Amino acid sequence: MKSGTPAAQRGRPRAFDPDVALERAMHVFWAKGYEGASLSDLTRAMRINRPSLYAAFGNKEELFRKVLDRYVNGPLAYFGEALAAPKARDVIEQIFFGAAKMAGDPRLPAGCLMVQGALAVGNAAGSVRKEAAGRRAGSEVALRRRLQRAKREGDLPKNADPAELARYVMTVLQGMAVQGADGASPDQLRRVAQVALRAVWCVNSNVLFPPKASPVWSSRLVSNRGSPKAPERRGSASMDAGK
Amino acid sequence: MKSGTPAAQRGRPRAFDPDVALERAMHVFWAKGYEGASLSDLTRAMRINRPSLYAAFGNKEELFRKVLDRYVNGPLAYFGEALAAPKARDVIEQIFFGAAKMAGDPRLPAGCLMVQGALAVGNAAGSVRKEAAGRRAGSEVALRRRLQRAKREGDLPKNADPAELARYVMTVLQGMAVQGADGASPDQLRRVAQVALRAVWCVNSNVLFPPKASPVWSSRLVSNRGSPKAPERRGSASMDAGK
DNA sequence: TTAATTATGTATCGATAGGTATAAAACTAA
DNA sequence: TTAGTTTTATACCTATCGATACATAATTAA
Repeated sequence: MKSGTPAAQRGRPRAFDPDVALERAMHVFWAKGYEGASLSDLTRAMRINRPSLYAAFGNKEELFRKVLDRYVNGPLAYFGEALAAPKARDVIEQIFFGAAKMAGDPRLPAGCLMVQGALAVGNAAGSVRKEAAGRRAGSEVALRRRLQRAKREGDLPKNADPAELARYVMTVLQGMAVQGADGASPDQLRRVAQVALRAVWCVNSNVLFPPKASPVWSSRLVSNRGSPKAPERRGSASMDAGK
Repeated sequence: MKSGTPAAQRGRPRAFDPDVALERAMHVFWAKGYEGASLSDLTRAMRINRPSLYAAFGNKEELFRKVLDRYVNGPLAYFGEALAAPKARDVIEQIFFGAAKMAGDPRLPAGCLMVQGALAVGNAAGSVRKEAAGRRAGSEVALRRRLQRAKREGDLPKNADPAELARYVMTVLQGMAVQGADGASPDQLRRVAQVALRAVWCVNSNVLFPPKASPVWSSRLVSNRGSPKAPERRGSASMDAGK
């Protein structure tokens, strides 16, 4: 990345391959989450000692960020490739079935690093949680833009809502991540994907994109806490850092 | 639970309401996850000191289990109520929109405790992870049984697959939990739910439950690692407890 | 060779984790 | 009152957390 040839560095050469070490760190974070992965877990799996880790990767948080980079360019690469598919239908299919395929790779931990890596964490790891959340949001933005393009190209009907569709796809994808973490087989995930696809490409466009009318359930299920009382920010108990 | 009247206990009366304290603990675990919630976080929010916590709730893990109980009987009660709906359509609708409604309650933390409480954790918390995973699986079982009943009652078509449908619904629900944790509004979640419902009640039953034929994508997307090489258990790096 | 430089291994740092010992406080039973 | 019982509050325990100091090993430049 820096230059073509390593160009003969000066001091003692490192005895490990940073790429291999990063791959191993990815597996640990993936399986245990950011907080569940201790430095001892990491150095043991990476087969390096602590000072080498800090010299090569900064600290735990920076290591996690580098691992996230590696993750999106490695196991999650199918997502970017799916976006390059010519038709919206192929884009979404490839995303869903790509996720199912990844879940079938026995060399990889279960679930999705970007989902379970730092979904809910303590105060100290708040920035890490935001980093992962930001990347999840970024994936959704990329998909939404792709679907907006598809709409412009006539690939999606004029009354389609790319934002809504992208959010639905990401929701199913993240649900598949939870299912995968719980041990769902790739076959089960594929079947979930098949069902999920029916919502997107239901033959009847009138059913697919219904007029924005108030449905039946809106009255008895989504009733209270609708309009008055500006929703003051969530969370009541004192959970912030005390001192 | 023990008896109708407290019946005048003997020693010094406790100065806190265990129910209130448990509610506050739930909020902490919900927002930070099991590992991210420290005992200091918990006792500060519960407004009790450490020995009181241990005397009343056992230890951190038992407290978490009691919190999970409280969660399913409280914020997640809509799920059980949804299962009691007369028609399968209402069951699934109430589950989806109940989740969206919960996300709109500003008094509650974002997301779902059962999903983000202990999705991926370190070695020490493995049993807690399994506990949460078991409860997620239990919810799916309950829904599947409800849909199997619906099929017997003719409420679902004869070629419907309750297991597949239940898994799909749980997948979307868990995806909504991730979206909620990332700050999705109840309105956005409702729209996701609307889209998700189209997969279940697409007007055309032939589209809804297609014959088990090999679709187009099965060849080029779900190709390798299909039959040979028994999928030896996942995870390669040494991530177990060393000593 | 010698000096400069970089990585490695050990041993350790202060801070915090979950969990308790202990004694005073607040109650009931006698 | 007195004894017995349970909770509260403070202080502390050991283990582990993420992160480093330091000396040694291994390399390049001069």
